[in-house]
Order: sequence, then C-alpha cells, then structure tokens
Amino acid sequence: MTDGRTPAPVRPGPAPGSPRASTEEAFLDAAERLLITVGYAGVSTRVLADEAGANPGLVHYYFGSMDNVFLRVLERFTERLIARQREMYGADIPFIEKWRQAMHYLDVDRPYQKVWYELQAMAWNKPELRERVAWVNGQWRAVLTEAFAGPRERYGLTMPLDALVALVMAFNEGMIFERLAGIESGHAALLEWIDAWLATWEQGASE
Amino acid sequence: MTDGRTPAPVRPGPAPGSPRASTEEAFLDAAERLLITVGYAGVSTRVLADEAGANPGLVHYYFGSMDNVFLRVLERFTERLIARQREMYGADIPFIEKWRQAMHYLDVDRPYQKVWYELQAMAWNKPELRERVAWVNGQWRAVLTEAFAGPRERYGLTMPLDALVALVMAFNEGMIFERLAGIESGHAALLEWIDAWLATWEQGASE
DNA sequence: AGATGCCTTAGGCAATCGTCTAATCGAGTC
DNA sequence: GACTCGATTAGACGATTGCCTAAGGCATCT
Repeated sequence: MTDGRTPAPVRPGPAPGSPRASTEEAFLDAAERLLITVGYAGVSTRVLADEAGANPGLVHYYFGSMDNVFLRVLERFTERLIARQREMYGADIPFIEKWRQAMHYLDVDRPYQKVWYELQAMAWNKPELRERVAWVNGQWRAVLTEAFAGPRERYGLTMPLDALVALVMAFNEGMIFERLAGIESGHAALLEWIDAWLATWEQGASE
Repeated sequence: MTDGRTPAPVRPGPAPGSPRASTEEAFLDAAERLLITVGYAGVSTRVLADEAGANPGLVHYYFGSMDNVFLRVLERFTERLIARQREMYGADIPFIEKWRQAMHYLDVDRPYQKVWYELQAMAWNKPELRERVAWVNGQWRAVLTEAFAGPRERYGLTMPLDALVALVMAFNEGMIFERLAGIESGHAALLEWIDAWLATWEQGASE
C-alpha cells in the first residue's frame, strides 16, 4: 500500500507534441479548474468539455470514462507535487529554512490543495482512487521521514520518528482541511510558535 | 461565523410523535447511512427514499429539496455531537482521563466521522453548508479551549492557548482525514507517545 | 354519517447524466 | 488527385436526475 513501487499508469501517455497531447492536457487542466470551483460532484462530461473548449465526445475518445479522467488528474498532480517536495527537503539548506519554505507553500498552494482534497474526498468512496491516494501519502511520508530524522536527532526529541512525522503530516492536513471550510482560527498563532521554537533550536546548534 | 449564536433551524421541527416525525427521522437516518456507504454524490432522492423504505415523493414533501435534507442531517448531527463533547470535557475527572476518553471516541466514532467529513466535503462547494460547518467547528473549539486552559497552565506550557487548541484540533482532523483513505501510519505511535507524555505531567501534579 | 386535513401514493415533467456511433474534417502519403 | 488515418464533430441511446402534481388513503373531529 505504501511501498515504493509506482502504480501502473492508467494509460500509456500520448506522444508529446501530438495534437492528442495538447487536447488531453486541456481536459486535465479544465478538470483541475472545475475541482477548484465546483467540486468533483459537479464535473460531468459536458461541463468538463465546455470548460476545456472541446467536444463532449472527446472525453470518451481520450479517457474512456469520467473515472479515468480523475485518475489521470491524480496521476499528473502526483508527479508534480512529489517532485517538488523531494527537491525542497533534499536541498542543502538549514532545516528551519526548509520548514519555512514548506509553510510558505502551505499558503500559496491553496488552489492545488483544493484539487488534492477533492480527489481525496472522491477517493473515500472509490477503492481504485483510494489506493493511489494512499500511495501518494506514503511518498510524502517518506520524504518527511528522511527530512526530519536529522533534526530530530540534533534537537534531542524523545518522540519516535514515525510519530513525529505522523504529527506533522496530520496537523498540516487538518489545517488545510479546516481552511477549505473557511476556518483559520489559531493557525497563525500555532505556526508562529512553531517557527520561534525551531529558531531557538537552530540558534543553539550548528548545521 | 464562529460567534455564539445558534443559526436558525432550516425548518421548524415537526411535533414529536406525529407520523411526520418518524418518517422524517427515517429519511435522516437513511441519509446518514448512505453518506457512510456511498458518499454524498451518490445520494439522490430515489436512492434515499429506497434506503428509507419510503416513497420518493416524500423527500420533496418533507424537505423541499435534497440540499435541505443534508442541512437537516448536519443540524441533527451537530446537536448530538456538541452535547456529548461538552458533557465529556465538563466532567469532574482528571484531564488525562478526558483525553483518553476523547481518543477512545476517535476510534469508535468512525462511522459518524464519515458522515461528518462527507458533509464537510460537500460544504466546500456550498456556502450555505459552509457557514454551519464553521459554526460547529467554532463550538468544538470553544469546548477544547475551556478544557485545555487549566492543564496548559498547570503543565507550564509556553504555547499560547489558541495555538494549542488549533494544534490539537488540526492533528485530530488530519488523522481522521487520513484514516478515511485507509492510512494509519504512525497514528498509534503518536497517540501512545502523547498518552505517556500526559501521564508524566499528571504524575507530578495533583488534580 | 359526513367533512376536514395530513400523509402517502403513483406517475410525469424537463433536464441532465455517461456512453457510444456514424459522419466529417484536415493534414500527410503515395 | 486519390487515399489514409487520427482528430473532431454532431447527434442519439437509455437511464437517471430533482422537482412537482393529481389522486387516493386514513385517522380525527363535528
């Protein structure tokens, strides 16, 4: 479930540069926009085609079904996200800088978060999607585990590494989840405190 | 948004004992079951009526629209939940006992959590629901703020109270959110560590 | 007995759903 | 110029959607 192997893609990707590729991307882009604006329940073949400026029949021609459209959206989304996370935490900068960068993403990535959370809500009731969502979560967890192992040691934290990672992931997910409902109470205060707390650690230790 | 006033009910509740009341409850019960099993996108008037064992026309007769059905589900759900939380944290027992009780609920309440999270996912795209979801969240936050003020003082925590409450709420919501996708990595380790950590505090202090 | 009023029924309305087919388009090949 | 073939089009299929209406059932009250 959270092992390392990448699940097989839904379909072999089209040859880049072909007209197929650009139309497909138009559909996937449109799907993301619609997930942000109306949610997954409001995305039908016709609505999607209209948003993409394409013919409704092409949805079936390219993807076979609406379910596959969302699978492809999730696939493309995953690639981009994991790559960026891995790059960021892998950079050769002090941990607190990585943390601040991550918290900056937490703020500017709001549109993408809506896409991602709509896909997850959809996955609650679709085993096919669930598996992939769990895989992405596992990837993310792996990145954080690697990134937090060092700092945890240096700071002398007693919390087990997997518990620490679970805590960080969960409270981030919880904050994003709340914000999707327009709730931000205490978020800023919490992030400020964490930042200050990390700063005191970083002050005492050399990196 | 998160102020104290209760939002006006969608409709005046039916007189208890009338046939109306029992049929309405049958619909609301059926709606909850369907939210658990198929998600909000799969609940139509006919599916709902079938699950409730009633005539499809009654959905319109009783609720006026499907949107109102979900609003009523949220209303009824809210009353029950807030009442229990308030009672639990208000009880005259050591804080760690309350915490353990809450973590026990976190485990046994999974069906209700699915209902609650489906409603929230629905609310992301429906301002009418969003407002009520935010109100419930505010109620919950108020309960936790009251419950954590004392222990925070006693334990001498430096984290501001609103940040502490935000942290507890967010990481709980995040864990529930993950579990809905079948993810539990690190959850047990985290909860165990917190429990042990609280126990050391409770050992030193009297209460 | 008759009338009142709520509850429930079956059924139909236009609109939309996902999916599929057949015809057309247009660029590239012989 | 004839041909090929992927890309695109319009259109139709049956099923389902939310919502509404007209008629019947049934307990209660006068």
